[in-house]
Amino acid sequence: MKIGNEDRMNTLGYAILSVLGRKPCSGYQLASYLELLWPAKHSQIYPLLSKMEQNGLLVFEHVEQTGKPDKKIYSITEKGREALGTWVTTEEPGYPIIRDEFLIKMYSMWTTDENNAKKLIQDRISKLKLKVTLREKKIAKVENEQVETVSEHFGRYVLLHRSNLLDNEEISWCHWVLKLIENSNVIKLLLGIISAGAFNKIVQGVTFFSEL
Amino acid sequence: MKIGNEDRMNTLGYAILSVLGRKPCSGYQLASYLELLWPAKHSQIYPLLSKMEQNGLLVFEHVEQTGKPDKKIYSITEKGREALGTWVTTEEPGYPIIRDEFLIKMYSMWTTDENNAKKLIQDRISKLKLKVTLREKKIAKVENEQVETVSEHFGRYVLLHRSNLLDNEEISWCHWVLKLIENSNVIKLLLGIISAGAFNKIVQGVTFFSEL
DNA sequence: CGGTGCATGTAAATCGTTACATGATTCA
DNA sequence: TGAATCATGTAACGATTTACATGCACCG
Repeated sequence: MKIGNEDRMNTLGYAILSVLGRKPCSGYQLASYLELLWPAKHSQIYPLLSKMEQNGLLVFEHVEQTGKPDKKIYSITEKGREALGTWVTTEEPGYPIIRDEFLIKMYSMWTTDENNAKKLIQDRISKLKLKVTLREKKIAKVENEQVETVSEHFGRYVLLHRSNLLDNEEISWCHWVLKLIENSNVIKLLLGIISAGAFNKIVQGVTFFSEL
Repeated sequence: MKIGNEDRMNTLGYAILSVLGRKPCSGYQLASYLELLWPAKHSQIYPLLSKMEQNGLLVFEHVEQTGKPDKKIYSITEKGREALGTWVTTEEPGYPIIRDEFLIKMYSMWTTDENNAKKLIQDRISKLKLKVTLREKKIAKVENEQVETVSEHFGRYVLLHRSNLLDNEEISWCHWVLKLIENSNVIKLLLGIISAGAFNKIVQGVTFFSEL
């Protein structure tokens, strides 16, 4: 009958509770819903689901399917809802962690030539545009859905918007960097006819530090 | 005399090479520079530095200090520079990984009341504003520095800008969400005098889905 | 025929955090 | 006096990824 339990969960556990709080689903579906919140591989999700079920935070029912493999549909319990609620309101959210190899490559751009650098950025733009388009479809889907209550969809809706705003902003930034690179090229052409000191001044003042 | 070595490095290794490529520094300093690129604790950095040094990607020199503890200043070697260059140009950058507890809490906002939700968002805004201010100082510092060559500072400069653009965009998003919450409150006040069905329609149409 | 989606699991390896250790200096 | 900065390391634990395992259905 104890409510406060000794087996404290990791963040992934709360992410799972969040998704399951909106609607019951299988571990497989969970994996795709978690992408937006806390990305995880199925090898991490399945064992955790079992553990959480044993701790009474979740329950599941077997669903037999024809043609497709059987599945387990997990739902959140009252205990799970409580645990989630407490975590959301009491705990301070941890610092966001961003690990992006692209940033390292940007930082090290000077090791390569302009063409490589440009390609890197253009690829980034393509990928971002793709993600934005996919998300726009998801947003449209949420907007057209007949929702029972708004509150359950609010979080997802608002987060999809956030991602698209940020990705679009990054696309703008990419274009800005491309311009900087191109302009610095023009100036390098002058290098043959001007001094190195003057070159640095021009690059710093005009190309590098002024926002075009 | 082999160049292609069997001990391939992880991303942190390349992040270290990137920073060290710009200027030699100690493991301690490295930790703070890495925040922008690939955050890591010193307990991960120090052993990796040793390993990379043994593999000939780095060299270090002891620097004795008075008052402060002695330190090791690491520099990148030609081999290290090559390894970095190859990685930057050949390997496709891996997908960015973002883990942010705030997003989970946003998603689960419906488990709590408006005041908790608002507080969560306002705290986020404060933290973001603080980060932006700190970064602005760093940007100013780079801009005022007497740089030898632009290229070595280009990456850092451009990344600091990126972070601030994105954080500012997120601040705007936060305000947008706050407005949505406040407006939905106003509508809830009407709930006493209108039907539940009509309520849902209003919330969906006016507050939830229209971008104010 | 080959890839993708559906569906669930385990084992091994790697990556990353927290805790353990030490110690002088400076600022409030 | 207590916290923060400088400075480097190791050990234990927890989190995450990659690889191993299976199998049917559908599409091109």
